[in-house]
This record gives sequence, C-alpha cells and structure tokens, in this order.
Amino acid sequence: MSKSIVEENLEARTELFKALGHPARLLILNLARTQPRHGEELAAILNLNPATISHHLTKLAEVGLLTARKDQYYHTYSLVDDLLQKPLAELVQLPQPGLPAAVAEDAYRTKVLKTFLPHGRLKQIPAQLKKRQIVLEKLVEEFESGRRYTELEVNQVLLEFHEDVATLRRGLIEHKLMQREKGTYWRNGATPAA
Amino acid sequence: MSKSIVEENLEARTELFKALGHPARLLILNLARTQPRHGEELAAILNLNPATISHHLTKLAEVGLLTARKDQYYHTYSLVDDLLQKPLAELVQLPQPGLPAAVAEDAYRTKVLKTFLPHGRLKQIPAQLKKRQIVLEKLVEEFESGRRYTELEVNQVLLEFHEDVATLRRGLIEHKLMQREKGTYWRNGATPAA
DNA sequence: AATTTGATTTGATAGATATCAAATTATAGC
DNA sequence: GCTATAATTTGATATCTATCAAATCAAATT
Repeated sequence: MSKSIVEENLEARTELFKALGHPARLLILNLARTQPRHGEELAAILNLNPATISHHLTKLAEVGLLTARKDQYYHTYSLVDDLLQKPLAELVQLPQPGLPAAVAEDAYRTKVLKTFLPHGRLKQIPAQLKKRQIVLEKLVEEFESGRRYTELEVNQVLLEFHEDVATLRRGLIEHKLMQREKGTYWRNGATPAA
Repeated sequence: MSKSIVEENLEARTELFKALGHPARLLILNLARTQPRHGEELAAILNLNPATISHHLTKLAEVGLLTARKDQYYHTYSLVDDLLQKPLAELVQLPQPGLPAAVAEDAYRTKVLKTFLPHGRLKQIPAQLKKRQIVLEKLVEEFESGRRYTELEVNQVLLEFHEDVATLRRGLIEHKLMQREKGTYWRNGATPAA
C-alpha cells in the first residue's frame, strides 16, 4: 500500500539523505543495528538531551530507516533493513519522467538560442563549438529533408539570418548537418535522388 | 593511496550524505548520469546562479561522487560510479572500533548505576526491568563463581547494599543471575559441586 | 595585448537545522 | 487519585547552509 521510497519524488529522496547526513543519526543507526534501542539509553550513550534524541529519532523514522514500538515506559526503535539493502545508485536515480532529459536539454538550448537568435536574426556566429552546434541545428531546420539545393538557394535561405553566408554554409557541412556534392547541397539523413 | 570512504570515519560519511541531501545536487547527479556536464549548462537547466552550481559541484566532487576534467572553456563533471554501487548499509555501517559496543553500553549502565548506587549503597531498588537488571548484574559480582552460599550468607552480602534483602535475593533468581537448590545459592554459569 | 567566456571565490544575507530548557503528554506503579 | 518516568512538543537561540552579486581567475578567441 505505502509506496516504496524509490518510487517517490525528489523531495522524498532528499529527506532520506538529509536524515543520514548527521553524525548523531549515523551513530544511532549503528547502535540500533546490534539491538533495538530506546531514547533514554541513546541520550546517555551519545551524551545528548532527550529532546534532541527524540528529534533525531523522529527524522529517522519519518524516512523509514527506523520503526518505533511501545514497550513499557519505552519507545523502542529498531532498524528497518529495507532501504539499507538498496545500492546507493538506486536511491539517487530519479524515475524516468522525474526529469525528462529532453526538457533538460531544452533549457540550455533555449538559453543559447535566445542569446544568438533573439528575434529570428543571428546576432553573431558563436565561436564555441557547443553553441555553434545548437545554432546551426536550428538553422538547418529551414531546409527540407530529401531535397537538393543549389549553392545560390542555400545562400538565400541563410541570408535571412546572417550576412556571412559562407561561414554558415561551411559550418553546416563541418557540423555534419548538410552534405555537398558537385555543387548541390542537401540535409543530412535522407539522401535525395541525383 | 586514497582511502576508500568506507574505511573512513564518521565525519566522512556524514559529509557524503549531506552532499546527497539537497534537491539540486540530486538533480545534478541524475543529469551527469546520461552525459558529462559543465557548469553553465547545469545553471541554465536548474535555473540557478553559476556560483551556486559551482558550490554544489564542489561538494559533490569533495565526497567523490563527481570528477572534474578541463575541456576548452569548460570544466566538465562526470559521475563516479564507485560509491553508487555500494549498498546503503555499507556506507552507514561504521567500522568495528568506530563505536565500541561495550563502551556504548557502558554509558547507559554507568548512568543507571550512578543513580541507584551513588556511593556503594543502593538508594532504591529499581522498579523498571532494564534498570533492575543492570543493578542486579552489579550486585551479583559480589559473589564468587563456582561457590555455594547459604541463604544467610547471601543475605549478609546483600545487606551491604539494601535492607530489603528478600527482594534482592528474589530478583537475582528471577533475573537468572543466581540459582537456588535445597536452600543453597550459587552464581549462574559454573555450577558448583554439591 | 585586449576581450570574451566559463568557473571560482568572497562577502553578505536569508533560510534551515540542531540543541537545550521548560512545558506537556503518556504510561506504569503506588 | 497521585507520583515517577520516558517521550514528545514548544519556544528560543546558536550554528550551519544555500543563494546570489560582485570580484577574481583561467582559458581561448580576436
């Protein structure tokens, strides 16, 4: 019924690791490993105020590393092995749609395009590879797949974006976005008939 | 040369989990999983200031979850699989002498004994099981192993600690610290000759 | 050399967390 | 019922951490 933590979201995982990120709590887990423990005992061992111990125990129980059981006066806390068996990677790795890779890429792409193509016109040809790649990928979309273009036609399209059409044209070839043969050009991917 | 984190101390483990206990850093690790990333890119994706990203990347690198590599303008960070393969339990569990179990027990025992046996005399017989156990374990040390005692002898020893010798005597039997047969008593463990 | 770009460092500040004392609650023994 | 004991909750406070702006650094392009 209760969802396993590995199915849950970013926040739940963050809380799990935050719970583990305190020396007193790591010691508590180690003490609970040999036998169930109660608060007063832990307070004496770790030399901490019972209120503080209670605070730590609550956090550890919230994320499912401990369970509490009532016993006489005492609340006895024992280790829950569930999470502890899992490899760290499994706890770190977010579920597929938790962070859509495509969307993530987009954030950076968008920023680059906004910088260099703010209003449909190329302000400057990026000097850096990664950025030039992104801009050229955008420009190549202006060409139809599976169709041949003369150099003049290519220039006309590119002129819409920047005056230095020669550099752009060369860029499209170098970045393997278009191909050239005998003075005609076409988008990489579907090779058009001669 | 560099010690694996599982060989290291409490503080190192705390830092590891603290590094994991932040949503931005978990996202960074997930992004680095598919491909190495650089700061500017992450800043755009996570919508955070480059200085903040740098801060997070430093923490992740410090605990060995990421490595940095220079590449053109960029510092590219990639995932280190080492720690991620380990089960959580292995990272939580402290090395044997990290927390001597005996010493740990002692802290609580000492506190209880200090309360009930402050100056070698039993102020009160503890009502609670756990505490009565601890006190009686202390008292039974007054008896030699492998020797029989008459009830009178037992009473004489116990009288040093508290006037209600009958309750103490019964306690020692109930808590399985001593045994009785035909009016003679002996410490549990080594059964003396009849 | 001067400029650009990404990364880091340095303060400064807001926000989160740990800690304890005191008050409150829950349970067991008298 | 009252008392004693362990646990928890509630403030209050001190410490730690995340965040960003500004300054600095390092690498690469002009």
